[in-house]
Amino acid sequence: MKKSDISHKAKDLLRSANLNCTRSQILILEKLLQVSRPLSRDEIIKTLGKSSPDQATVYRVLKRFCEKGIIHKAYLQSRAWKYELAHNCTETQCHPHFTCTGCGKTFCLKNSFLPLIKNLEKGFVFHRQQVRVEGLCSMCS
Amino acid sequence: MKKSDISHKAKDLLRSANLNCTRSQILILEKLLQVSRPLSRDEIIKTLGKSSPDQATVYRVLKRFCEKGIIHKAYLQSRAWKYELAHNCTETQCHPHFTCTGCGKTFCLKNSFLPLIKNLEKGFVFHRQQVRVEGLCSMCS
DNA sequence: TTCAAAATTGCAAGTATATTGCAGTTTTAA
DNA sequence: TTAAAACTGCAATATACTTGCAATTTTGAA
Repeated sequence: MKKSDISHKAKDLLRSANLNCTRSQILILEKLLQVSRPLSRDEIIKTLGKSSPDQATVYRVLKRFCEKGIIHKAYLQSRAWKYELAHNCTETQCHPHFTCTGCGKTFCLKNSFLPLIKNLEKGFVFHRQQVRVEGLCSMCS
Repeated sequence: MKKSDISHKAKDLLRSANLNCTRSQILILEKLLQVSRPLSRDEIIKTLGKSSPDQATVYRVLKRFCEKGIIHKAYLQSRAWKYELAHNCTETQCHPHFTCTGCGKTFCLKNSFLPLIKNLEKGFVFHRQQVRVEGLCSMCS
């Protein structure tokens, strides 16, 4: 995707979520659109370099994005959350994440979905499900 | 289960995992056997009261138990891991965990399993999978 | 364009979970 | 009984994340 397209898309997303088009929010959303894989606060700040917003701002923006449903917490990597765009997910489940026990890397399995869970106990209302897979990646196997 | 049975079982588990039957390890394992639901470091220390081992010890014991496969990290509750006995799990998956978005509580779904994931990308080796479900519990629905 | 309310930000300080170094103690097995 | 190995407590440390508050930016209406 071209840089101007990403910029445009970021602003559209912000507006449709009723968020202001501020420098920080645009930068962070553009970055997530650009790399299209989960990023942590740390990765966002480092890849944005000198122009990065303060870490408190990054957290607040990520939280805001989560509340609006633009992104969500994908998985935990050594005690830190990785955030990713929510636009690949259905209402009821996101793609599974695969963590390699060899190298520790995590991959998004964009082409695999499991059937939804059945036989929920009485009174429980299903909303969405998330699958994590452990194993060895192609480098480590 | 009777108290003496729990105590006996704890020691058996420790021995079969090649761990020593120390005061701390017995106490923590007995507690997990007794409540048979996931506990955090905090809950373990609080429910053990004055006789509880130091928090560093609790963490180290939990880590040791994880490495030996006696327990595993079940889920994260407000930034703290909950640990549970692994004896209800198969090699390839543990029971799903259900988190209520109303009250925030998490429940173990001991009677639900999903089929294992298929169509893993080339070279990826499946080891195990874990399912998390979100929704409303019977109190909140 | 102007301007005030609302939203957002930076900085610094604070919180909470978890980890580590090290000296001392307990457990185990020979 | 005893020495090696395993384990523990204490205090210090690491790190992810949160919060208070004053200052700045954004927005929409005049």
